[in-house]
Amino acid sequence: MKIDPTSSKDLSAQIAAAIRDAIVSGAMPVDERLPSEAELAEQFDVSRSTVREALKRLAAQSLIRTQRGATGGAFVNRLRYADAYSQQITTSTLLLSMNAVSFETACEARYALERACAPLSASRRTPDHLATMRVEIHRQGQPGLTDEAFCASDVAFHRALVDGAGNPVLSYQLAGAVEAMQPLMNMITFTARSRERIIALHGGIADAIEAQDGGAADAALVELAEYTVELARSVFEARAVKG
Amino acid sequence: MKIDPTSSKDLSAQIAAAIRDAIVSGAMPVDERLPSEAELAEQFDVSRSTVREALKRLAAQSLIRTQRGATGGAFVNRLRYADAYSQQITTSTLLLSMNAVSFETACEARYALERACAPLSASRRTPDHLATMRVEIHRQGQPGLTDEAFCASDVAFHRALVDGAGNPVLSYQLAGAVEAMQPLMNMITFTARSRERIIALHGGIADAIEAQDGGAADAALVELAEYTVELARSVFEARAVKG
DNA sequence: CAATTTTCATTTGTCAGACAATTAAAAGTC
DNA sequence: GACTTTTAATTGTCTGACAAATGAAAATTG
Repeated sequence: MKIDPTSSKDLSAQIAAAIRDAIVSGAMPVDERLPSEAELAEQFDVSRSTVREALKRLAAQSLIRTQRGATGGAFVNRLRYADAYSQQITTSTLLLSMNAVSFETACEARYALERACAPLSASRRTPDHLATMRVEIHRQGQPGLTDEAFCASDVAFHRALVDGAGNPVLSYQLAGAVEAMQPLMNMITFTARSRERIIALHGGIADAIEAQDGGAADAALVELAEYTVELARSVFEARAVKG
Repeated sequence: MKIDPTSSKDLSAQIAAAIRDAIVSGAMPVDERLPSEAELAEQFDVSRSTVREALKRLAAQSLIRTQRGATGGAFVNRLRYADAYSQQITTSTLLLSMNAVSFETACEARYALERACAPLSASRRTPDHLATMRVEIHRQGQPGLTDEAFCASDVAFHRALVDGAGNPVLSYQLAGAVEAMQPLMNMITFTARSRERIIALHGGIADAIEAQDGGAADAALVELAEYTVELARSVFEARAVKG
């Protein structure tokens, strides 16, 4: 691991990159202990503060974890799906909000990805997934539910649909797409009528998944996607007239 | 922004979380300048080193950028797709390698997601996308190509297919899935015969996309997915016998 | 006055050294 | 042997200092 003194980047960024490469390439296996901060400082010929800043960068990406004490230190962290989820959601949320992605674009991406899961979910879903979907549908029908709670339940419903595919890689990829949409969905006011329609479509999806009919699930998802876009358009138009 | 002194987490982690929340919630708009390190240290009642460690964490997630000099400081960074891509690829690669995801699972996820893009790509692809696909197919047919170069070209081909959908959110989501597969694909030895078959299937996909026939593209992708899994199985079996 | 150069203040980047907090192993004690 | 104390190693935090970069203000020059 060497450092280029003529590079324009910070020393701590270079050191972080060097260690990151070692981890990503597999040269440092999971749970391997890194040299202590003092040793790293000596190896890279920098101060301990600089090493610490580099390590904090890696910790922010869940690449390492640190532990105090005699046998402590920095260890290569096994990246868990839960860690990856939360990073994915943060990143997706910022991408959507900072780059002014249109509701249509985000919606299209989300439903395209969900449709990819639907046939797999139809053939593999467990009773647990079905139960979750039914519970969320029931929750969505309860009166007095806020728009935010309705959207949160919607996310939970779709998570169950995606998880039903039994492919953790798909679940991970979809988590960002579905959850990052929630702030956008929260901007929509759901009337009693539109909720009724959405709940009916959810019911159709659940039925299709239960019947292990991938085609029907896909068709219901297409209908839901179209209705969501239509709903968003009418809500935004109404707002434009008012404002 | 306040800090809980009884929390188990590091001060720098708490400070990073507080600033991160402010950014993600939209309270701090893009390009807004954060207080200087000295001011932040005073506000949070910690030392400058601790503040710096917090800022490096945020920098690692591309949430802020820093600049030296009189008018310098830390600024809220507009998260660009390119930044998100690279993070996504790092994360996906580690997830696959560290959690021992099977080739079948990763492959299934990848092709399921790509199939979601195919119909959109068929209807929206530009001549540029088609040209890239053709160029990569030609490259794949050249003799003397290493397995790594063949896989890299394969990634480029599929990137063009995905980008053809004209949906940056989809491209972002897929980047991780496709590129993270490359190390797994690199483990496969491609014989002249299997390359020929893959190139033919790529040609079929390109033809379908050019003809704007989403159904044909989907069918070709399914065939490619099946062939890839089959190929991997035979390669791994041969290796098991040898070793 | 206009253009250029110099100075200066601000801010991040890096370093050195110190001490506190934590933790497990080693040593000591009953 | 079981329990307690000590100790060494390691990360977490603080302080103070200086270097490097950089734009703004001031001084200089034509």
